[in-house]
Amino acid sequence: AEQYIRRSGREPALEGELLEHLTPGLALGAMAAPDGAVVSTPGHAPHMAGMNPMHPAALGMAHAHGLPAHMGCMSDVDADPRDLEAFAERFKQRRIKLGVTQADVGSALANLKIPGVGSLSQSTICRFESLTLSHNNMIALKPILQAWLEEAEGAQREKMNKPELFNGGEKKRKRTSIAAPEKRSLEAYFAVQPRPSSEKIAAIAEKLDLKKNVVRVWFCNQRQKRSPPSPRSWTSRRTWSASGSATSARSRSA
DNA sequence: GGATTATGCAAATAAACG
DNA sequence: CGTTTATTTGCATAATCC
Repeated sequence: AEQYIRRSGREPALEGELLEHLTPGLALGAMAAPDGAVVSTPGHAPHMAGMNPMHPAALGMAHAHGLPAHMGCMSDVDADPRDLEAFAERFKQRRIKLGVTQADVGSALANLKIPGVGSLSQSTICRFESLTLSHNNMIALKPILQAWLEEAEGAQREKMNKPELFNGGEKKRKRTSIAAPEKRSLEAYFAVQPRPSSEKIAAIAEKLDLKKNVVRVWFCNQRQKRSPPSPRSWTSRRTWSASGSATSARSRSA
């Protein structure tokens, strides 16, 4: 039973309870920008991690990054791409100043003991810094990383003390990797029957020595992968960084 | 040559649905 | 429960940085 901070949902499902919990972002004006920057963007209170009831609605797509021409009653969230961009940049900078790696940050998050927040991988931290996450994801992670940053800076100046309290936070999401041979088997099964029954799945799982759930999910993902691309999925993934703060210029091969 | 960081691919998860 | 759809991550590894 692990609950992560994420929140998705394909269908808005906006109904009655769309205007109910509009509590999160009140008061809490400024949290003292540690470094004197972060200008407090207009009303927005990063709902502490935990499970904030942010509406699955709208969030997804919509909101033109340029300017939310519509009312500003969407709970909290600054949501301004430029703010995020600035934060990410400063975050990296300060992280480095602290002499900490992305991987370190990732695992340190668990020590923060924020309910619902476990550690993250180096990948995710990297992506946050380079803004290669979805907008929503960025917004969700920001308060957490900010909390860590403040904690880390505080702890450092306070003492050179490094309490190795690496004890139990929540665990990181684990990812099992399915080896090539079993993958081939699975594909063979898939070819003959893309939607096996529970029992079939159990049998396959046993045969391949995999967990039943792993097999089930594999089939789900497989179906998803092969199903025709939904015409309506242009939700996120870096839709925003259109500006030119040339941060990275990839280039394959020489 | 090892440590860090960036990335492709795809598991795992969540919400709505049945 | 299990499905679909949309999305969030992590593993593995390539690319870079000392």
